[in-house]
Amino acid sequence: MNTPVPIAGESVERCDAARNRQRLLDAAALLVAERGPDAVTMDAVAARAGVGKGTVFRRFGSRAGLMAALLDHSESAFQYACMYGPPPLGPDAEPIARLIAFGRARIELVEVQGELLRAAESSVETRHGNAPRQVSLIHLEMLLRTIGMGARSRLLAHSLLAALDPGLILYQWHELGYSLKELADNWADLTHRVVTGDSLPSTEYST
Amino acid sequence: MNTPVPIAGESVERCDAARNRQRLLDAAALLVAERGPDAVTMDAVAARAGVGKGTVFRRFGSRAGLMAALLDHSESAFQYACMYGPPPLGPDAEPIARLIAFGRARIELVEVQGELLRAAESSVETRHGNAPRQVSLIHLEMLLRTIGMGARSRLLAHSLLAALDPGLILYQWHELGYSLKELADNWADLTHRVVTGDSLPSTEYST
DNA sequence: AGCATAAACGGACCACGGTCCACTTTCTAT
DNA sequence: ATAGAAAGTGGACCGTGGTCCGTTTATGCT
Repeated sequence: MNTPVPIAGESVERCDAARNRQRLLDAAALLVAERGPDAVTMDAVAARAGVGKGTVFRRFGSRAGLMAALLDHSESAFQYACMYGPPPLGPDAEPIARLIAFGRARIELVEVQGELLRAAESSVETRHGNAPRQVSLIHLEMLLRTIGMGARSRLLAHSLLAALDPGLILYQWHELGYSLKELADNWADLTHRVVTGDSLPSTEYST
Repeated sequence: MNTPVPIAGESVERCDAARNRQRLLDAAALLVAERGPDAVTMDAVAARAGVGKGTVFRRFGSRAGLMAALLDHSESAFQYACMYGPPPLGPDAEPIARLIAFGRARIELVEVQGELLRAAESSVETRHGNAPRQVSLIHLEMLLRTIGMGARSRLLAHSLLAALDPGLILYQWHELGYSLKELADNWADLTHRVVTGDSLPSTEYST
């Protein structure tokens, strides 16, 4: 992501633009570090980076986009771990174990970056359509399909992923007092039940 | 809800306050009807009702609170249907059928009031803690417990309820093009799998 | 009726996300 | 080197949710 490599017919990002992007990311990261994600207002980031507010929006589109950019590294690393990393997350493990490890890893991610993850999904447009979420969705679907969930895999993936929503995890953790271990165990239980449960004959219970 | 019955030691709402609350609700409902939920800004509602903006906040606390108030009738009716209504939603049906009917009914509610439901849950504070959601959660938990999910019922209820999130349903329906029937069938499949699946031995797959 | 008091009111005010557009800087072709 | 085009910039501006506080009004008591 953000690679300034010139693709055929596609011009490279102007160098002042690239410099400002980096300044903005640094400023934002600094603000997160010293005053928490809530302090990352677009004005503050712009001021801190010494650029105009318009530039922040030109580069990142929205506050959610800026947050997503801050998470880019960790999301890429996560994706890599899912695709090429060691078991139980990576491909050298049984699908069910990978499924459970996936949720566990997402929950652990919330532990350190929860507020950022929530902020990145805060706007209505980026809520469900953002890139990392798509990746997670496809990954989940693939695992479910491998396990034998068939055509229902995609919607099942949506439903399961909803249980890993950073906002929900944070709520369960901070407001309700569940430990992250309990939540991870609940994920394991949920997915295990789903995966080992019978498929529903399509006529039963239909309206 | 909103009953002006004087409880011992607790004074009744002042009559001008009650009148203004009604005016505001009427104005908001009117705006929703003629220009959609997005047109329900706090200023617009205040102007339409002929009161000051501060009054809107005093009565409903926030935009989400106002939206929740607009949904009060339908949420109460839904709750009543779950507790005392006819099968398959009400108590005269098997728990599994009730569970499936519950989700189906929530999804159908999204069909007509989706944007309002989403707006009522839009703010971070009201996202998970609002009253109707609590009711749904308790109801789900009760059903799961009846079915024999034991101690895990509460967290399982949280996870299942996440799959019925109005924002998610709207996204799947409008952006991804799924029909509400497909979504309802997916719910039925999901819950059926969860309920008939094996419980996970607590040591397996743990970190 | 008159009064004291607490509740309710209203609209000025603030912070923030987001838009816009006149101006500046970089790039590229000559 | 230079000029024109394209990309980038900055900050004034806007709409919105939410707060605050001086003023008004309903209500219960005498």
